Formats: sequence, structure tokens, C-alpha cells
Amino acid sequence: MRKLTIKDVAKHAGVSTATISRVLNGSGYVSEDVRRQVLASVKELNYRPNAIARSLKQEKSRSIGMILPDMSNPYFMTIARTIQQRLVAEGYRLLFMDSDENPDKEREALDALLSNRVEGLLLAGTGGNKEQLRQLIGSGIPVVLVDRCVPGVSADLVMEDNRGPVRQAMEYLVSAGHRHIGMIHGPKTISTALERYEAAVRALQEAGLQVGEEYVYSGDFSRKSGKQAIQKLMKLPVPPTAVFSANNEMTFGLYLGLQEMGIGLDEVEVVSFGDLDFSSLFKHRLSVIMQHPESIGDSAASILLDKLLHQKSAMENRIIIPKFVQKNKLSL
Amino acid sequence: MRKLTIKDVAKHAGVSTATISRVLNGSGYVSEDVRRQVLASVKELNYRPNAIARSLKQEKSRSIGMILPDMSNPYFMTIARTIQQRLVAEGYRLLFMDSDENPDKEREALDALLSNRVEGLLLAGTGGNKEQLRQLIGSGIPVVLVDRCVPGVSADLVMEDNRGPVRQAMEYLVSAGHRHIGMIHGPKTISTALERYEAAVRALQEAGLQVGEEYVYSGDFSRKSGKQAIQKLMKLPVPPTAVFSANNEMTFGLYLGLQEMGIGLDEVEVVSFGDLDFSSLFKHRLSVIMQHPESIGDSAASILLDKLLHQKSAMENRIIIPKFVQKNKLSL
DNA sequence: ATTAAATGTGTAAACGTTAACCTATCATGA
DNA sequence: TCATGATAGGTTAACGTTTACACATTTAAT
Repeated sequence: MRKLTIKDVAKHAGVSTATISRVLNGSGYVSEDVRRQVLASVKELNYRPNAIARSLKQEKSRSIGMILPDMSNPYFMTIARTIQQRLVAEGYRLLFMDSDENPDKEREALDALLSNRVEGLLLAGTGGNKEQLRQLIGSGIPVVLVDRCVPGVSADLVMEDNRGPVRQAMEYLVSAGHRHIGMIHGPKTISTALERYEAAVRALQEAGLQVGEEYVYSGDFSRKSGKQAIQKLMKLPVPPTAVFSANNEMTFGLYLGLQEMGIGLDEVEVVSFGDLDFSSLFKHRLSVIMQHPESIGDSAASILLDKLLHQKSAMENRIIIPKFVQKNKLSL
Repeated sequence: MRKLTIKDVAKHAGVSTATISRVLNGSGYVSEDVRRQVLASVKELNYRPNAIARSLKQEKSRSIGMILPDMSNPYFMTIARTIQQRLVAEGYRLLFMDSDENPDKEREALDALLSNRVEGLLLAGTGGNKEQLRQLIGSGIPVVLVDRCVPGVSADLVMEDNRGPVRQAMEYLVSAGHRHIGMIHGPKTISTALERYEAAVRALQEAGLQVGEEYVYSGDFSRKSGKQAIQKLMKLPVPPTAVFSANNEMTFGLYLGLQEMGIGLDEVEVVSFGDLDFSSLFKHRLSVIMQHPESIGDSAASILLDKLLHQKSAMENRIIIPKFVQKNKLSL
């Protein structure tokens, strides 16, 4: 059973291929009689137009590419899902690629997407591939940076404020009496990681607190690195009484690490950038900076669709402000 | 800056388009000199072949479709991610669609994927669209059912054993002294839900326990329905002392529900089909049936690739056995 | 020296659509 | 009556590749 083409349908319905195309696309004039006959033939033969041929002819792929660093991180998947829904509703399809926080993989993914002639790009980038990115944007394809900016690359951008809430959080920790605060950060090549790091250090310094080298651990945003971090921190001569973890996965790792070491999850007060989903069930001293992946996704989709559908060209930057939420506070 | 075609490269390199194609695909004979010249031109012009045109000509899309019920459920995303990695490594791309457990959306997604001429399908189905599915499989396109079977549709299948571990779990609950056991199930149109339900009821009956209607709640695998379920169950004249929840999301909802009602998370013993990710940090009476999304994904990818790459045609069913793990047991 | 096989490259016809361009019919109004 | 525009539908040339075929030229084998 060969795959049917528009010609088969044309033959079956006794009209030309152009007419079939017109019926199926609702373009041009077609008499009601012919219309019905064509639809009947389509149904009878179970014909399905070839989207690939259509894309080629129309020179538009109706697809959008998205690169995200970690498909198993619910934060990014929530963004992705929101975007997908919006795009599908407008007749686009979304191609996801997972860069795994790896610039080389990111580059490959980018190549693949461009070969597929995506009409737009959503990028939660690794911070590498700057040159390629600049070139891309120069070439006119709409690119929206999502969650992370790429220094030196100016493009549309939707991200969260990574400084304000961190400052708040640090002030809270200091006012709660902590003098030894551990910090678990992400790779400084990633904008979110860098911003959170800088904001945290500065806030503590301004509060008159020295931040010792040994209290700062540089992780990679993975669960594993969060675990390693806390295990190192807790072995210090004077272990921290509070820890700031720069993303949700590392926070998770932090708790796994504590547990593995047999340390009570309550023995250290934690502030996490990014919620943990189950944190509301958690009876420990955990405060979180609540992110808004749906808002991020929604804004990113809107910006992209504006360019695609209404050829808006102004560059836009939207900053969403995450909320510092002091949860599950127990007395010290 | 128009998009470059193979003709531009041909002109630039002073050869025919066929030669460019041959160099880029490593097919046919090309002299080393010409080869170098072509590659130089490609690089200089920054040419990128049009995958759409290639697909059309070759009559193969190099893409695989996948429909999953819930992109924000980590269980399915882990499966998806595993599969994506395997497929990308073989030069395919994976198109995800989210059916949202809704047969109509599923149908639309299926249509979209077929229009895009996917060469294979991975399906964690809703249980609707049987007729269309049968037709699809009859048409020769490789279809692998993932996680869920569809009764009345015979196709390749990778799923977990939904009965054995449930039986074990029920036996455990009975032997632990529970006489009133609540059950929160999924929609019976979904095979996993039905199987877990039947296995649970049968096991209890065989253990000599009556299962009262009022202890069985029919949810929809969503967090929200888990919450509603537990809230209803706990209001019974004789509330259950243990609850079996048929998937991870509903288990989560269950705990949210308990919390909202101000009931201690320990006041009821829980068995969850599907792990909760954070369950190891959880100090409550929670046992889980541990699933193996990576294995599922891996097997599904293998089966599909065997058909695609080695035209294997034998139908295969693989059953992964989840493990019942008694965790965080406290004395009653 | 002759032939056959291997190597190198170009020409042009597909792949399945869409859309520009035609032609033809039929109302409508001046 | 005749032009005009709306309606209806067919022909055909693209879109950017790949590849079958053709034609040289070189190499190897007899």
C-alpha cells in the first residue's frame, strides 16, 4: 500500500491536483459540489497531505526549535510545555533538543534545527557558541533567549531577576543570625549562575559578612554536584549553619547528601533558588525563591509569535520577578 | 541575505550540484581535490543543506513521533529523554506531542505526526483511537506501544508488569494488619490503570478482605484527583488506615490533600505505584513500586531501531518487572 | 595493444506540494 | 449589447535536494 499523493486523490475525484489543494487549504474558488466530492475522496482514500512537500514548496517549515539544558528538570519542562501548547495552537510544531549543559551538544542541536529550517528559536543557552548565535541573530531568524541571557549577545530575552530575591534571601539569613553561610553555585558561564553568585556574595559583604573561599562550592547545576557540595561543606572545621543553593536540582542533591552523611535535614537552614515541587510537604528549614516557569514560557511564546505572525521587530526584554518565600521556619 | 542552496555552492566551487551532494553525503566518487574545494566553499558560504528538501527527495523523514500523556510527569519525560538520546545518536529526530490523557488531542497529535511522515511511532496511548491505531499498524509503519498496551490492538510493546508488584504490595498491607484499605485508581480505559486496579482488588479478595465500593476512588492520574480522592476517603465513617495509589502524581496529590486537611502524613500508610523522586527524603510510611523509565525507554528505542535499521519484523513484547520497595517503615 | 573495470563529473528527472497564470462561464449593470 | 468582475477549475513551473544515467578518463589485467 503505497503512500497516497495528491494526484491519486485528483484522479479519484476526477479533478486536477490544484483543485484538491484549493479544497484542502480553503484557498481560491471551488464549487460546493466539487468541494464535497473532493472531501469524500480524501476521506475514502484516507489521504493525508505531505507536510514535508508543503514546507518545501511554501518555503516555510512551520516549526520552531527549542534548546533546553535538561529535559528531566521539571522547571525547564514546564517552560517547554507551556510554549508547546501556545505554538501548537497557532499551527507550529516545536522541536526540542537537550543540550545537557554542553556547548558542543548545543552546537550540534543548533545545526540540526537550522537544517530543518526552523522559523524561530527558543534558547536556554549554555553560554558557549556566542559567535554562532550572533551570526544567527544577524541572519534575521527570530531568536528568543529563555531563562538565561548570553552576555555579549543581544536578543529578545525572557528571564527571571536573579539578583533581587537573592539579596532578600541573604538578608534573611543574616538577620536570622547565621554567620557561616555555605553557597553552592552553578557554572559561571551560565548567566543565571553568575548573577545569583554575584548577588549572594555582594549581599553578604554589604551585610558585613566575610565570605570565606572554603564556603563557596562551584557546582554544575546537577543533583550530583549538589550532593558533593554539601558533603564537602559539612566537613569544614566550622560547618555552615545555612546554605544557599543556586538551583533546584542541586538543592535536591544537598538533601540527599545530608541524608547519606546521616546528618539531620534540619541541622542546616537552606535557601534554594527554585522550588522543589514537594517542598510544601517538607517540614524542614527550607526557604525557596519561587520561579515562574509558566510565565517565562508564556512570555517567550508571545514574543516569538509576535515576530512570526505580526512581524513585530522591536527587541524585547522581559524580566519576571521571583518571590522569596520563607517556608517551614522552625525556631533555631 | 537569502538562504543558500546547493546551486550557490556549486557555482562558487565551480562544479555541478551533483558533486556537492556527493561530497556532503559521502556517496559516489569524488576526487580529493574537488572534495577539498567543495568543503571549503561550503564553509566559506556557511551553507547548510535543507533537510526538508532532502526528506522529500529521499522519501524518508528521518523523524520519529512520540505521543505521551503528560510532559510534566518526570516518569514519562525520563522515558522520552532516554529514547531521544538513542534516536538522535542514529540520526533520527524525535517529535514529541502531549496528549494530555485526552483521546481527541491524541488523535490530532497522531494526524500531525503522520502528516510529517514520521517513520515510526512511540505511543503511550490513552486507550481511545483503537480503530485508527489498528489501521496504522496495518499500514506497515512501526508502532511501539510504550508503558501502556491498548487492548484489541496488537503491536510491539514495552511495559511494566502492573500485577505482580501490586499483589506483593497488597499482601504486605494485609500482613501489616490493615483491614480498611483505600484505593485510588486511574481511568479504566488506560491499561496500566485497569491492570493495577484488577490486581489490587483480586489480591485483597484472595487475602480474604472485602473491598467496599466506598474505599475505591476512580481518579484520572492527575495530582488534583489524588488530592480529591484522599479527601473523600478520609471523610468516611471508618477511614482507611492504608491507601494504594496507582501512580506517582496521584500519590503526590494524596499527600497534598492530607496536608490541607491537617492530617498527619503518617496517619495513613501509603503504597504508591511509581516512585516520588523525593521519597527517599521522606520520613513517612510510604512504600513504592519502583518503575524503570530508563529501561522502558531503552527497550522501546531498541525495538524501534531494530525495525528501522535492520528491518526486523518480528513483533516483540517486553515486560519490565518493577520492584516493590518497603520504605520508611514505622511501627504502627 | 586491447578490453574491462574503476574512477570522476555533469545533466536532468524526479519527490509532493502550491500558486501564478490561463481559460471559460455566468451574472450584472450601463 | 458589451464590457466587467466574480466564480470555477485546469496547466505547469517552481521549491532544494538526490540519483539514475551518460560520458569521459584513468588504471589494471590479459
